[in-house]
Amino acid sequence: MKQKEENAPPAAAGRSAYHHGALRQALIDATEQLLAERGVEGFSLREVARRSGVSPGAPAHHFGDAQGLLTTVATLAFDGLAEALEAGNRRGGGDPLARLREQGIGYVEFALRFPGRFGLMFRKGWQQDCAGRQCSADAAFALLEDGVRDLYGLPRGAGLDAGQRQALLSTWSVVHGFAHLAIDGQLDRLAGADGRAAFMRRMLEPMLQQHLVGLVSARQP
Amino acid sequence: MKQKEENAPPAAAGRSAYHHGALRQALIDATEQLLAERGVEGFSLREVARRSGVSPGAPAHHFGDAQGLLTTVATLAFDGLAEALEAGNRRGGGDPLARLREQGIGYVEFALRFPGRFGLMFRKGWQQDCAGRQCSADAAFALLEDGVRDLYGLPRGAGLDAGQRQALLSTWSVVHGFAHLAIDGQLDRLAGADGRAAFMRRMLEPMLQQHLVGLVSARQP
DNA sequence: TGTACATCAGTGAACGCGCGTTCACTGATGTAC
DNA sequence: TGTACATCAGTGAACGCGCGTTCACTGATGTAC
Repeated sequence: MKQKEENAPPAAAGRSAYHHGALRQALIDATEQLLAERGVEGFSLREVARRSGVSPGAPAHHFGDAQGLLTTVATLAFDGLAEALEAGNRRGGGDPLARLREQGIGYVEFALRFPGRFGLMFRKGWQQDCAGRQCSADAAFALLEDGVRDLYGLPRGAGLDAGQRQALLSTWSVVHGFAHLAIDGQLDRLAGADGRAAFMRRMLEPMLQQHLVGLVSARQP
Repeated sequence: MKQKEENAPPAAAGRSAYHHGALRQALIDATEQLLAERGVEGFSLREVARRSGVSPGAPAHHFGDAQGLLTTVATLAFDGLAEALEAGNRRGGGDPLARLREQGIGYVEFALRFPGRFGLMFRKGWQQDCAGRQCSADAAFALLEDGVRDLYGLPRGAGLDAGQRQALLSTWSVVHGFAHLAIDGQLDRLAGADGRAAFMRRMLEPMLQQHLVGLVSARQP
């Protein structure tokens, strides 16, 4: 089976066929692949085990139960989102507006590259005791918040006034909504004949730019 | 059972216990209730039948299969969304910006009032042959598009230039994203002690206003 | 270097569950005469 | 008004399926001596 071979332990590791050797990582990889293919609804622990070339009981040794595996993947996903946002910050250089715009582009690109992770991260019903996941989510959100602080020339850690919180929330909403609409295929309604990916690139950047310029100019009438 | 009694035929109808009398509507109602409680993932045809006080095979007489029932509910949901947008238009009166803002509020309120429907509507994987559903979705979208035309003083049916399409898309994105974030409980991060519902009302309107004013002022620098 | 043994990691069969759908059936309705 | 009968609407048992989890087990590893 193709999947089995892909996730089989590398020959160089010299592990036996019985012991996988890198099962924990293989299960995580298979989960992300399955989520990307079928979404959160299509996830099944047995299918993940199958794709990893392992018996249905094996994942329990590493993650306890299905929820444990999903929590781990969600935590990693938030870390990945944070990385995407930081990469956006770097692309944006010294201009706060450009940095926030590139953060937004990073947010959407992450969502489109990993729609399965994206759906998982923002799913309702996470236990409150998922400390690692919550912590990673907070870290990602903090980057966005700092982007808004920079936009308004505020020092790190400063409180936001009502208008600034509105700007933060509308910026988060606009990238989050765009990502959802794109993933769910709703933007095909607006995209021309040149396909989805090209449409994204062409549309998202000026749209975000327009949004952010609007926020700034509405601030100083 | 409570659900069973709720969805039982009204005594006034004089139907027998054997024939439900209004099963079609009862199944639709039970579906919406179930979606609201458990989301799209939690839907099950058997559970809907159970809540309607009817055997598992009964729904097949009215909807064929599970997909048929969901398609019907999604179509009705888009009709409901269109009504919410039209109500927003009426609230907005003669001011195009206020009309679009109230449409946006209507959009979010609809999503929060019927989170199950909302999740269902924008789900991937709809068959292309769901003519009724697609038609209802198009009608709702057209209302939003006309709102943007009014904002820029364009006649109905006029084409949108790139900037106007960006304004349409960012406005759709911002309300769509806000709705998703709110439904998924992400806004608890920003909401104070006064609870979610109050936060919505207090935050959404000025946020949308800020967004739309920004769009208009960015247009005329 | 060799051997005993504790620990680790994965097996595979089994469990009980809820699911969507099918199907021969039957109770109720309503129409034709 | 009464009766035969076609049609409609719901029954309930049965089907096969894939699921998550459990558990006694066993093969491999690596450490102590």
